[in-house]
Amino acid sequence: MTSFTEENYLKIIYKLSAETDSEISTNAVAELTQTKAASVTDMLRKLSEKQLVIYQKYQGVRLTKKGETVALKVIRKHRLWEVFLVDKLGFNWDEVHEIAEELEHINSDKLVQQLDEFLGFPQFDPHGDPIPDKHGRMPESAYKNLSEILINQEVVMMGVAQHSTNFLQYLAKIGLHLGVNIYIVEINDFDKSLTIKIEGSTQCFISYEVAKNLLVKSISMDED
Amino acid sequence: MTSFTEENYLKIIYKLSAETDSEISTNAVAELTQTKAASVTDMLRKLSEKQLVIYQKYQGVRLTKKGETVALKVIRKHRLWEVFLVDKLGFNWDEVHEIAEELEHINSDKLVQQLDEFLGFPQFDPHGDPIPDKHGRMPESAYKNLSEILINQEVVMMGVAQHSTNFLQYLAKIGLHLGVNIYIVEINDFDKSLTIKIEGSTQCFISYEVAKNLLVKSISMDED
DNA sequence: ATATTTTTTTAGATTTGTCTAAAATTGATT
DNA sequence: AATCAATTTTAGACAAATCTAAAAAAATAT
Repeated sequence: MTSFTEENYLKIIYKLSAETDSEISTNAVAELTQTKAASVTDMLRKLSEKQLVIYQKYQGVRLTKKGETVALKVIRKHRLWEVFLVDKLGFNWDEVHEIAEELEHINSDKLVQQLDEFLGFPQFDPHGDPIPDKHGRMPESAYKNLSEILINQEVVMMGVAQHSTNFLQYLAKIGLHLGVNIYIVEINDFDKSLTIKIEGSTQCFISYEVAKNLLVKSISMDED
Repeated sequence: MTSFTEENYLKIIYKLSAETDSEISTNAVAELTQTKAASVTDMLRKLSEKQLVIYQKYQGVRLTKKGETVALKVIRKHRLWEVFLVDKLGFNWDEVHEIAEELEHINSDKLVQQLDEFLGFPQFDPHGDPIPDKHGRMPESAYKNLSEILINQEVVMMGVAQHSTNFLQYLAKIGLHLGVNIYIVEINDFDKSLTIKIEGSTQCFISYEVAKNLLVKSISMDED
């Protein structure tokens, strides 16, 4: 059995692994778990004994198959609960992360199964993140970062790569909601910042930092 | 803030208080928390420092107003989640207790509020227990124990006073479901055991122990 | 009213997950 | 290659919640 805390470590290591190909550093984990490096070292040793991660001191860490399975289950639960909160209980997408952080640790295979069915087997959570199926398989997400899109090419806003309440509320303020059509009016060569046009709203200016965190799909491949 | 564990103690003290008028003993709490008396003593001291209970050593314990409020919130959440699991996710009433024991500790006023609304502000959980409203008020439950009912008086099965999976599965086996009509055919003076007739089924024999844990209402006050 | 039994509390230890401060290792710089 | 800086680990401590065994108090019985 894996504890609440162990599950959080595994989830965080999984997320960090998705970004880099090499081992994850102790400090990187410490930052996301909001703990100190010394605590992480202790936990990594423990997870290693349980065969959930490959860890050698000073060499960083990566998940074993077994650890990845646990992480994917937690992520699956997190994202399903987010769908529940938004679709069924009427929460805004920027309010659900913290609650889902608690719900994701409830243990019952039947609960997850029934919830999935109740929600209509959703493939993506309210932020556009893919939901692993019960075998841990992720649906193909054909989304791109807005920062990779050409000028004047119309795209649909499909998700975000960052979930902080701050960021999501900023998007709401400038009128960037899921499903809205947008296109790039101008790219500033100097700092890669963008002027974009949001359908049914005025133009607005966003930094490269923000653009990198926006997931969109082209209008052409609209059916899904 | 109250921890998961503290909330469990408060909930259990609340339930024991509903049955007796006097102070609750350390041993009684230990039995329901599945811990040893020594652990209970420690926790009672801690809860007392937090002003959640009145406790003097060797004198037993009772909840303060503040402690009662916390307990009622936990019970409210537990029962609302049980309704969700049965009504929305299709669980049987004998499968939901353990899952609700975990869900009841999720902390978010908005979550509880929205869940309540989503479920249509239910007054009773799937076992027939009353659900406290958001101010901690219990709906009037006009149910009686089957053990108080007269021979031949037709009543409707409305709930149970005990939730162990064992007990609920036993009821299912003998055909005692929520909402079914029953009446007492015969009372055995010797041990107060009963022969009852279940509508659409054969007669069956139940012990006084079982009868005490069955909640029923008279047919006459049938509307609501 | 004294002795015995039961209940409750204390004392000291354990587990989980965390911390700080110091030591060890790695890696970067000259 | 030697030094310095950054990262990581060790050592020892702490808080929460639990335990066992022994002591203290209360309840019961003789």
